[in-house]
Amino acid sequence: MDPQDLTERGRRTRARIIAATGEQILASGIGGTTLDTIRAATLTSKSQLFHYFPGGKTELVREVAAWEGTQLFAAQAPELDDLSSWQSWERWRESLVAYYIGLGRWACPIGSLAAHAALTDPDLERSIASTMKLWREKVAAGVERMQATGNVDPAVDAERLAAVILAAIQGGLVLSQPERSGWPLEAALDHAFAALHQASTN
Amino acid sequence: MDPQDLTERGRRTRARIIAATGEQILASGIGGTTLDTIRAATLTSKSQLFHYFPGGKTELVREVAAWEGTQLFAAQAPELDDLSSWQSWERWRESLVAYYIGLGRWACPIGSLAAHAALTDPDLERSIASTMKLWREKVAAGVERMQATGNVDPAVDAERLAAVILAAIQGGLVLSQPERSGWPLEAALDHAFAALHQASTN
DNA sequence: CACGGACTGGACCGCAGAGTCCACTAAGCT
DNA sequence: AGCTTAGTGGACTCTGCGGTCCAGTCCGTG
Repeated sequence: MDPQDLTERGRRTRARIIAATGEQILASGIGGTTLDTIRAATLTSKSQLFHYFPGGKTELVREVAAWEGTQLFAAQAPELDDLSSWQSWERWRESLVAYYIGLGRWACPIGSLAAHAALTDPDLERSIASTMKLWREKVAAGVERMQATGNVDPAVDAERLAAVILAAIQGGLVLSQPERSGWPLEAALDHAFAALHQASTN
Repeated sequence: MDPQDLTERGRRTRARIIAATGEQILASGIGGTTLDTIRAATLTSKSQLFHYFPGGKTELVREVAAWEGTQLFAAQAPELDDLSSWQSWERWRESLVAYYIGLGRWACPIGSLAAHAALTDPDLERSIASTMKLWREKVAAGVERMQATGNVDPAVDAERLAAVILAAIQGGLVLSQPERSGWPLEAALDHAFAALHQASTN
C-alpha cells in the first residue's frame, strides 16, 4: 500500500512495522523473523500487516531493504556526499564506525540482507544491488572530488578504488562479527584509506 | 553417526549427502534447503538422513560446515601452507580465484554460511569462526615467513595484515556477487597484496 | 544357509508460520 | 448525528517441512 494514500496514523503504524521488522531481520535473519513476532513487537495484528503490505512477507522485506538503504545513507550524511578533503574522509570514517557500533552488532544490514536474499527473491536482490552500486558511486565521486581538488593523483581509477574501499568495509565486518570486536574493520578501513593517501599529491 | 563405525557403502552415502547438502546451501541458503530436496538430490530417504545424522538438519548443517572448511583449505593447498616467496603468494591468489570460479558463483561457502548461521546456531557459529581464525593464522604465518626470509619488513603486524587480506577476499566477494563478475574481488586482492609489496624490503 | 546388524524406503505425525476472513472501532466529512 | 472509509483485532485455514516409525532389503560372518 502506497504511503501516500494513508492517513498520518496509518503512516506511523506502517513505519513502525518496517522499523521493527528491520531490527528483527538484522538480529535473526529473514527466516528467523516471522509475522507473529513482528505482530507482537509492534502490537499490531496479522490483518494490519497484510493491510499495509498486501504482498505479504515478501513485500514487507522489500520495503525493509529500501528503508535500510535510506538509513545507511542518512547515517553517513553529510560526509558521504562531500569527501572533498582529508578531514571529510576522516569524519565519514567515524560516522561509519559509529553507525555499526550503534547497530549493536558488527554486521551490515545491506550486506547481510544481500547474503540472505541472494537467491530467494531476485527482485529484492536487484534492489539491494542498486543500493550497493549507489553507495559505490558516491564513494567514487568522492575520490574524483579529491582528484579535482588536486589532493589525489588523477591517474588512479576512482571506480576501482571505491570498490576496494567498500570491500574493506564489508569484509572487515565479516571478520569483525565472529571476533565481536571492531578491530578487523578498523584495520581494513585503515588500509583502504592508506591507498588514498599513497596516491596523495601532497 | 561417526564415519568410523560405518561400512564403506555407508561412508559413501554419508559423504554424498554432505556434498549435496553443501551445494544446495550454497545455492539456496540454509532455509532454502529442505530435507526433501536433499533426499531427492541424493536418491535417499528421510530415514537415511536421520540414520547418518541423528541430530537432524542441525547436525547435518554442522557437518557441511566442517566439510566446506576442508574443501576450502584443500583448494588452497599447497600454497596456503607455504607463502614464503612472491611466487607462492601469486600462485595462492590464482588458486583462490580459481576456487571461487569453480563454485560457479561469487560467494564464499564459509562466509555465507557464517552470515546465515550467525544467530540460529551458536555451535555452528563457533565452528565457522574457528575455521576463519585458522585461515587467518595460516595467512599470518605466511606473512611472518616472508619476514623471516627477509622479503618483508619485520615491523609490520602480521596478524593485522592477514586480517586485511582476508577482509579483501570476503568483501571482494560481497561486491562481486551482485556484479556477477570477479573484478571487485580481483581489485580488492590486488590492493591487499600491494600492501605486502609496499612493505617489501627488496 | 541362516542369522544379525547395517542400510534403505516411504508412510505418517505434528507444528510452525504464511496468508484469509469477517466483525468491530476510530475518525473525517456533510 | 449519520455515513463512509481507514484502520484494527483475532480466530481460522492450509501448506511445507522437520522429525518419527516400522517394515523391508542388503551383506558380511559362522
